[in-house]
Amino acid sequence: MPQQEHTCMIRGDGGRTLRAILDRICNKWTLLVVATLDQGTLRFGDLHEQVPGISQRMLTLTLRNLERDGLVARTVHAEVPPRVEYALTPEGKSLIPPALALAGWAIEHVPQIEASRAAYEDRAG
Amino acid sequence: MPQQEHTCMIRGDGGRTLRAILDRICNKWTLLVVATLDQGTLRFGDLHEQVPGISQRMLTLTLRNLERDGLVARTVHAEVPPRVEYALTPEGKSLIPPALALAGWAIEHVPQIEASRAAYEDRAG
DNA sequence: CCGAATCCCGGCAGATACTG
DNA sequence: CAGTATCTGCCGGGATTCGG
Repeated sequence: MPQQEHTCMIRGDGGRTLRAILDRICNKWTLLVVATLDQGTLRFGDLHEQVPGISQRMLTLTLRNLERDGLVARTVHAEVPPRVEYALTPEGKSLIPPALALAGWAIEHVPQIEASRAAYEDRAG
Repeated sequence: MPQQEHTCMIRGDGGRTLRAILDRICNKWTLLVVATLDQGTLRFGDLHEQVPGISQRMLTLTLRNLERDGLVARTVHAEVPPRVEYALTPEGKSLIPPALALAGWAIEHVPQIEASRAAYEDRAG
């Protein structure tokens, strides 16, 4: 069965479903945070260390959105000093395989894309 | 083998590879245009019709980027009126399967995500 | 028919400083 | 430790107009 018969999944509703997910996971940090949480439960500080370059602000916002969408569970422990733990929900875990598919494609094709882009820049300035 | 042993693909270089691809395909229109071109060669006007809501400007920019990255081939026919055709390169076609994986996930999980988000809005305002 | 050029706006994201 | 507050710049993207 030819591939294009499947792409109706993407184009289906004028791209609304695709857009809905893209809007959620295609920002700068979301996928990286999800992948990091695939290790298991982590504290805010751990995440801040393990996701290189993320600011406190963006980590907070990213986690809030993930929690809101039911992809990450947030647990506050009533202690001093405070301890807050984050973990993927089953829903969140289910995002990993398609993310890996994309990452696999990236690893395989990005070098050639970079080359193509470099060549284009040369021609056009 | 547990999943998290694979997520190093995503986290690998601090997310640089992932970011490289995300920066390219995760804008508002790219994936939609690629999916539309999976049908085969199309003219600018065809694309403009078949991708609902895209402006001429964004279609032009999206196609230029895809051409630059070697995912789409652009063919200009020396005629009047001018005719310009766009088609996926093999490189571009190879993006379809991972895109479908993501779309499949979206179709399966977006309803639940919407529900979770709606519930969250209710609680928090 | 196929674009390029210009103007404009909202929202993302960084830096920094402060709080329970 | 785990956030919030505020200020700021940047850029994606829409509308519109003009050119070959």
